[in-house]
Amino acid sequence: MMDKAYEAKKYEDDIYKKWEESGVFTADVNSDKESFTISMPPPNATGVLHLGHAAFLTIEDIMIRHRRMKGFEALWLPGTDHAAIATESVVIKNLKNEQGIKNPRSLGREGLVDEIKKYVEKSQGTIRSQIRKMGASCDWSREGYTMDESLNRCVNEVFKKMYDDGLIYRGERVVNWDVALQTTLADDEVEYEEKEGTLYTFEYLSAEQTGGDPMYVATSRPETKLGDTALAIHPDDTRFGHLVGKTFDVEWPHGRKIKVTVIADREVDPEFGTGVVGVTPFHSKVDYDLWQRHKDIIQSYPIQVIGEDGFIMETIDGYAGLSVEEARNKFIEGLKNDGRLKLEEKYAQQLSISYRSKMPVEPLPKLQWFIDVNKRFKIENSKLKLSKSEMTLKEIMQEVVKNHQIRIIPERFEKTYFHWIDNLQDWCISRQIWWGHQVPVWYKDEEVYVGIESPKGNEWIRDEDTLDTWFSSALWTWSTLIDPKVAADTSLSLNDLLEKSPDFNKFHPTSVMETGYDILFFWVARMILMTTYATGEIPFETVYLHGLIRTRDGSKMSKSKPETCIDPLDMIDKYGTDALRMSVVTGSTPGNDMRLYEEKIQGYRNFTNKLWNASRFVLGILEEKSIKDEPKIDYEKLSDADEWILGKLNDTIQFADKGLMEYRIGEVGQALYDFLWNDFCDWYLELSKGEKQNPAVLYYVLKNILILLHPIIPFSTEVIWGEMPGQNEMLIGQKYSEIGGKKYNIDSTSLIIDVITKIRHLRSENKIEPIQKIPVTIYGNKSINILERGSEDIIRLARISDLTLKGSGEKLANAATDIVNGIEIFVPLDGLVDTEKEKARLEKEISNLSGYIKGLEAKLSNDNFVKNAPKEVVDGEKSKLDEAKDKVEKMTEQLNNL
RNA sequence: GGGCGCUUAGCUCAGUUGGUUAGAGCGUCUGGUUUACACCCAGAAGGUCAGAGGUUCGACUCCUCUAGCGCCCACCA
Repeated sequence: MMDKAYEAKKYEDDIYKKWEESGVFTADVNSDKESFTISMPPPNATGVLHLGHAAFLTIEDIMIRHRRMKGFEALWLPGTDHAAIATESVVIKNLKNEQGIKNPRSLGREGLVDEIKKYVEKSQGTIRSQIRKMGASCDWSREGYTMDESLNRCVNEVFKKMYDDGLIYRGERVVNWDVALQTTLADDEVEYEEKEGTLYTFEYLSAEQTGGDPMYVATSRPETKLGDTALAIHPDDTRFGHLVGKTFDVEWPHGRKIKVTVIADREVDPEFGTGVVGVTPFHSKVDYDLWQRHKDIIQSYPIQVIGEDGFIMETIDGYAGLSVEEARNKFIEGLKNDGRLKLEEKYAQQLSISYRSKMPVEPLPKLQWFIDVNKRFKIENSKLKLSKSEMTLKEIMQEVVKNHQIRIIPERFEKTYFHWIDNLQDWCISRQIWWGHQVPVWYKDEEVYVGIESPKGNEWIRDEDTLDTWFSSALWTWSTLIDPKVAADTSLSLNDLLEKSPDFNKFHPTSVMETGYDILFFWVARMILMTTYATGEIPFETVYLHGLIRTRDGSKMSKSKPETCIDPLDMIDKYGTDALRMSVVTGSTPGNDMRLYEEKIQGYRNFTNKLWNASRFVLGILEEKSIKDEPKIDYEKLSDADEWILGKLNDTIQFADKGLMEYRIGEVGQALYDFLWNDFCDWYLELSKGEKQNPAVLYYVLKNILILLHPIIPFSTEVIWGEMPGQNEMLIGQKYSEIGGKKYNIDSTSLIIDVITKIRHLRSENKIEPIQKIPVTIYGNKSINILERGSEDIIRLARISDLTLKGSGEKLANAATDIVNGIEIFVPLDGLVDTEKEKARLEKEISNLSGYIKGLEAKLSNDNFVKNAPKEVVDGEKSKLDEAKDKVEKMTEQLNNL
């Protein structure tokens, strides 16, 4: 027997276990069904489940369950990401704080990596169980991890292939250096924070040197001027144009001497500052480029001023060993004393911050590995539709989206994507940390070897660096489909790996990449870049970007604010997984952030309870009728109400299925909510309490409701399914609902519903106690037959003592009245009805309608409207007008009667 | 500096390709133990769809501009 209320906790874990053990999650590579694949965005191997995970797990699970039920071979491949920098820095912090190891690097490379592995294993376990808690129907037999052996193989293969194609190169460039974490970062791993800084303007070259006005330079980072090699002006600069090509000696305070050459370059904005830029090639990418362009005339070779530790280099006279701030102050003080400082002004400065450490990023010159995104290469064995046989990585990335081989939802993010690619520069892929895929490169003196296995001979020394974590994540959709046994065979080429992996051939390209818009660049773009190159296939057909979940007041969820931050596990404990799932998808749209708070989840808990009780009611009836198996509907004997609910069900099925195919999950959730609560419970079940109960229809509609809701709220629907007589297989494996071919009449019951609602309204307006039954007179006019068939329902649901039902008749005096669809309703209430109030009500209604009629008449008398609007719209307006006129007429009569 | 999004009932949000007298949930108000459900039922109040123009027979929906809020990108030193 079912409990009075649905208690999620009692069932969820068991249900999940049953699903998992049944093997439905496991995709069959030999199936001839069309495949539908989602690669789960691998959560970092560090964290615990937060709402963002809850949301993406729900959305993807809905997609997967829907397709699985529609007969696709659905594969949802789960996994975790080693999250290189994030994980390493967490473990280092833990070792320091918890184990008191001052310098964790002293454990050595292997020692530290072992510590990290231990940590990862533990937290992977946590993540796995939390993914299960969410009900995610993913294929655990194929679980991946970005540090798996076979993934490592793929990483190395791709690295080698790119190296051989000249797309990966090693070079000295100004890179983003995270001083706190002691590693380089990619351009998009740098965040900008606006901070009030000071813009210092000072004399760079004296009047004596220029032979005219002194040359001033404005900068927010004066300390870097210690490493300047040039002074750049705009080519049209008339003040200093004559100095271009000349080299000057400059002595800074405290003895540091430099040589600077004056150059002219269009990049210089003559409007900003003094119109003169001090060029510091080793501490700014722009300056580096300026140097490169004018290398031939610039006399001094650049020098590094700031070291990797964030302190001034020993080679800088007068400032050696100072922190950046100290050096700046010392420099400025010196300028002041020398009378060279002209101006100090506050201005808003964009400070570079590491997205990982949140600490400053210093641009520094370093020898690093890069992916060249602008180099043309020959495209071979590609299944992509590309316009040319030689392209750059950038161009491929643009083209596959432009020609919609990859579709992005919502579409507007295409623009963002293109804009990002337009600005994309070579990707720095090497990192100075130990946790990750080590660069597959060995050195022997001047020789460089790139390969899958280390070269013979112990003089070869392996590159110490590891690869950017996104390098391996970028291969996620396909590297996880490579057969580990095949990957272990080092004699095979990358193409062989792909060809000999059945999973890859069956399930790639994946169907949908569902992820947050915040990692469109980090991950989605990189997957497109790397996968199109490595496999000749797109990684996915559709990108579905969800928004971020925010607190009630719109700020980011953060554990530091526990009063507004929602812990999904708490919510599951309190309201059940289904309630949580529904709350993160219903009424939301892709790409837009949504606010979530406890009452919302509570509301959906109420919904699951509503479903539970409606089911309990239906199942009770089935039991009463001793129904042991799925009953057949007798289509010859359907009541108006049966037709109505079956018609509504068809509409709902159509809407839900189409909606899910088009990934409009939020709307589908809403539609199902409405159908269950408003149509099924409020009307059909209430109507079923009358004479014309139809157990077969009740069964059928409930069955379909369970199927339709299952992708969204899998647990409660599965539990209820288990109570359905005649259903021996689990709901998860059922066929998704399809509409029957029959056309149903929904108008009759719609009319009955309108009449009942109107009577209830009249009752309420006149303050008639719900318990009191009242006499009612109805003139059905053309709808009299329908009303006669539904009279029993009207009597019961409108609580009528005595119903007088006629085709037409005299208007009743002293009665409250309303008109719907030409049906006249009278509630005669001797002494009870307030005549004056009723008069006022009618007058108001009539005046409302008159305005409405005026509008309609104006519309219909407009020739242009009648000529141009489609016929059904015109006809619709006409019948609206007729009805409104009829209603006014009848109401006016009634008013006169009062 | 460029780009994008949002602005719809007190709050949180839906609104498919332009055709409703603009919807939902929560909250509010009035009443309620009626063959499941008080995690419930019945009814109600509440909106010049941010503002101004334009296109159209017709605009919440398309275009232009404006304002407020938010986000992303960018080498103005």
